Amino acid sequence: MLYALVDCNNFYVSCERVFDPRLLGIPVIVLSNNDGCVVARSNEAKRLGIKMGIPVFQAQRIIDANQVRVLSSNYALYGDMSRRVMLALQEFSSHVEIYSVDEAFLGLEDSPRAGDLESFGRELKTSIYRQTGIPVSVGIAETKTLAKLANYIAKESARAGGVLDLSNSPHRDVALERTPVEEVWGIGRQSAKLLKAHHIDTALKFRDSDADWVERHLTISGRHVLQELRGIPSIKFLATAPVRKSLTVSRSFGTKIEELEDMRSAVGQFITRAGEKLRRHGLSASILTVFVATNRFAKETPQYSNSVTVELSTPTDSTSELLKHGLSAVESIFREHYSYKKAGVTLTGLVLSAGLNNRLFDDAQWKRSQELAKTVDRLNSLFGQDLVHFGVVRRRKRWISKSEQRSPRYTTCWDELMTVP
DNA sequence: TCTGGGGTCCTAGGACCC
DNA sequence: TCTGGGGTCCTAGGACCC
Repeated sequence: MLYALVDCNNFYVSCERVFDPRLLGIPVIVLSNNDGCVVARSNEAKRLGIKMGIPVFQAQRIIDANQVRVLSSNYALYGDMSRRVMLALQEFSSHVEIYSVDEAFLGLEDSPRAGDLESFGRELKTSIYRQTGIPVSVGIAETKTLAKLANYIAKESARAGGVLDLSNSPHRDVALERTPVEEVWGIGRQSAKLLKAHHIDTALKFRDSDADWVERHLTISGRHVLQELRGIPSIKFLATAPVRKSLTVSRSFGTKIEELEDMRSAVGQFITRAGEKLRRHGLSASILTVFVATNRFAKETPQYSNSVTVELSTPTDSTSELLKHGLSAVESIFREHYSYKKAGVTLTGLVLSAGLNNRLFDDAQWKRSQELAKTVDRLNSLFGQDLVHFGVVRRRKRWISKSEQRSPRYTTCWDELMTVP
């Protein structure tokens, strides 16, 4: 089995460019929720030295001096473009692991093109671009970690031109040598720091380190990374998505929350979103956690954060049941005289709803509430989020996240379709 | 002034049991 | 005063990923 890692280039920026070609060739960045941090950069923005993940105010000087275009994130658009890319990838392999919104591993076991992987990669790149407008890079190798590394070089090297096949390649050691150890998939800041302290600063030196030493210092995960660099598959390929284990909806607030009623409204909103996600995935939750927090960066103001976990008597996907428990949970941890900056809801103990046939006590009511939810979901997806909602979320949303430069939801919202003047 | 959101896995240590 | 040994399960926190 060989693996191809297909990664969309500067994904969020590329999505924006599909619908606004004026953004081509100029520095563009996309901000996180609440317009907080830089989460995507065009190559031009990268070259200006704008770092990934920094709060935008730290880059303000560069932005002003170079007329960098700054956009709020538009997750409805990116999610839909992602779906299109993943669909187009199915043509190239029947084994696709969707790894993230902008990345997928392809298993090439029975690829008819196994003899000529580089042209396979180029064809794929061309086809995805033609079908979706999104530029991708392709890395091919014997393990997922090596495919990731091939992809890293494919992006970085002008000669590779976005596609690199490292399988059976005489250039493999050279590729490993020119890859800094912190760029290896699975080696983060802490591990890189430790490795560098032992003079292991490239992927090649890491690959040739002692496996037992690595396991002692970086746990079993580090050993797996090492083996993968040696060409021994040690990280599972998941062609069918496993049932997820948790689901979170949380937000930072655009303005601080100080009243319980506003917090109930916000958490009610998060629970509503979480319930929709549950039903969309055909899941039910048996454990619900609510958390609240003040602004951890504002060290001079009083700090408070807390969470509470509720075990539900039976798994549910009903928004009203989740609300009942979630709202009393938030009341139990809410303290007066703090300025809250963030809150959220996490659902765990997830099971497939299809496996839950009957309830012992309130079966009839449960089935009615499921019908209701189905209808509400349908109405909201047709006519807009929260057309139909529970009263608790209605309070004026003073806390709503900032999103001042969001592009239209061209592909998912009737009111925001692209128009040609 | 301004600092995202959503996941997974691993380990150590405590609780508990026999 | 002396204070076993071994197993399982759970959880919090850390590290990593995008």
